[in-house]
Amino acid sequence: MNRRFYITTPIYYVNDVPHIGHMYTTIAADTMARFKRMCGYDVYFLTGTDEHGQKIEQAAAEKGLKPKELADQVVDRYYKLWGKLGIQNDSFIRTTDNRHYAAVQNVFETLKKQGDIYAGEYEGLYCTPCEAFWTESQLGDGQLCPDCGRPTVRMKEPSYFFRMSKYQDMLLEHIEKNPNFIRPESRRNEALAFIKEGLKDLSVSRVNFSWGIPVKDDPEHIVYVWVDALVNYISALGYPSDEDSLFKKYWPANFHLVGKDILRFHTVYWSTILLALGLELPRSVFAHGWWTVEGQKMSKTLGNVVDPFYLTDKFGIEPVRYFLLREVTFGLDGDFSYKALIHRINSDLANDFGNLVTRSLGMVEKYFDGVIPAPDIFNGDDVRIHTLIAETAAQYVRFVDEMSLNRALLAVWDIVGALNKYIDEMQPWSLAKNPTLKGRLSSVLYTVSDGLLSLSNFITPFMPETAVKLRKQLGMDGTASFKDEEELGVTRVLKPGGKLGAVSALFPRLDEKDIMSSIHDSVKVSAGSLKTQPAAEFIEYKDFEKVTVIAGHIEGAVNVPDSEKLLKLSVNDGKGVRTIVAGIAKSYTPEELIGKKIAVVENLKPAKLMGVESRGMALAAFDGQRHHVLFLPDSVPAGTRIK
RNA sequence: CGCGGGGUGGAGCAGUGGUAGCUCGCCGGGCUCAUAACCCGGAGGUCGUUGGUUCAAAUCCAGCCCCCGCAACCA
Repeated sequence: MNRRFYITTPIYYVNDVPHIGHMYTTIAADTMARFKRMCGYDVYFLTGTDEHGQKIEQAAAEKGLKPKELADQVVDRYYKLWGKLGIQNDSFIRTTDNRHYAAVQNVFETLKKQGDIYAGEYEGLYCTPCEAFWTESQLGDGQLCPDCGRPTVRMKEPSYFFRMSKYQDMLLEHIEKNPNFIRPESRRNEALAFIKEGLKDLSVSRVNFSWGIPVKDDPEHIVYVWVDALVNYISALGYPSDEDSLFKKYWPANFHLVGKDILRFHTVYWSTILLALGLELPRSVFAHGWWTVEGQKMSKTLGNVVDPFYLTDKFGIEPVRYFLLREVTFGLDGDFSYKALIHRINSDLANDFGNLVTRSLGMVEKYFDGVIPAPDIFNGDDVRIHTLIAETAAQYVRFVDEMSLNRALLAVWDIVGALNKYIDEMQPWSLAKNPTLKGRLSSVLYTVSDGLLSLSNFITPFMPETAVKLRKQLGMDGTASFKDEEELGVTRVLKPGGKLGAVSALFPRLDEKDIMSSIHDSVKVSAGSLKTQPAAEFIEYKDFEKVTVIAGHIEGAVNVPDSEKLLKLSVNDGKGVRTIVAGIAKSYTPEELIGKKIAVVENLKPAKLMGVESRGMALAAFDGQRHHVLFLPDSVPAGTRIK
């Protein structure tokens, strides 16, 4: 059996401070890495940052910084966060590292020399924010970027191309033959569909910006950011240099953990590059889902981006780790809410698990002076527990191995439930009343204590600190480790005669009301502290005066044909009737608007929406869910200035 | 035919062909070791809909309806 294990997170783009999504991926990878280490594997866990590209160049320029200075600032946030969360990555790669820089140039040269990269001219539709080119067929009539929906521009420029098309069939064959290569299965189908549409050669250099890695003998050309970024998975291991012992040891990666948005880059671009280099493909690319927050999509503009620092300060690192991995089926989207978090903590951690520990060890304290009793004969009830733990261990291993982390935790909590029930049924407090039953009491409390040891083993990858705390309470030092997965399921390893450590609650219960109100009072969410939004500045009255807001009378309203959100309003502004298009069709029907008086910006530059010219703007408050139009009293004459 | 996700007890969800399950909530009971905790029982579901495949469908196939996100379309 191959006892080495290489797992990666994506390298995070430094145009963004870390949020719950980054934290999630990294915690999942960390958990997997810890699991493998615990089971005796030689593990290499890599994370890092992606620091090149036009977006960074622009963002830095706006802040008056050099790109590297901006990157340094943001990277520092990542260092701090992973440090705080106790992420045990073996290496942190930055695309601005020398080792990476050289590797990318090298890979590019190699592919160029063997004819897989050739010089050409690119003409196509380019989305600047996404840094992606699209073919005509991928874009609709509006020629908007399919990913972000923003307009693309037609660009023609010299460019190097990678012969991706050449590797299409090889890649298809690989995916067909290796069902685990892309997971979950729905993502695999998605990738297959994309490849079957036909792969085109990929433009892999840009000449329109300079913040990146230049092609060695043609430095006008900057290596395409995705090629740059993906190479991190091997450059971090020393490929292709003389110091490539790590590469020899750990490649191919067992897991590339990625978000569902970057699936294609990993399964198609990266795979074909590896094929061209003659390297093995990663064993598995696993795409996980996205988090919504309180039912809504996370977005900077909504301001609901959950700050990992705040979250873990408030709730503790391990409860948050538990929540993220337990709450949703790994691979699917999930919703983050404070209520759900508090519920998980109270119900799973405090009530079921924490309380199990205190009640069990409390009885060992009380009835055996805190010394683990030597068991007498085990009866059927005891054996059922031992068997359950052994069987659950096997399931648990299988689930973690396939990244079904929530199911692994579910399986562990089966044991928690079984132990709570076992205690109820065995009634050790009754046994304790009768001295002749001391042997039976010993067997029961031994079985429970030994079960707690198993639980502490199982939660080690998920909640390492808690696992150690529990071991200490059981009178054991250090952290759990095994020679292999099988050993994890062995029960009755707890040594009788051992003295318990100090017993204390692992997870205090939270008062939902208190917590919720403190959250609402303080920064419930934070968009990070990059200070991307300038502090509210005052404007001069004369600036405000430039905007004429007037009362308008809605004389007619109809839906704009083929549109979902737009209403075409005929508004009397006192001088005549103008057409105003408003994106409020989801909140109002035309009927309920006709005859109403509303506030209108009179002097906004006209614009065309869905082919309809809109002159002015209807004012409305948007709360994230629906629009609330500013209705005015009927008594206000149309055309009245509002100040 | 724009892309994607979804429709399963009151709420939130799991469940890839074989007796519909979990958590929360609700009702009743038990226990008194424990963090107002834990254990048991109960009520509550035509698994969106129609048709098909099958001995057998929440699950596979086809059609339809509805909801959500994104974009087209936030002026």
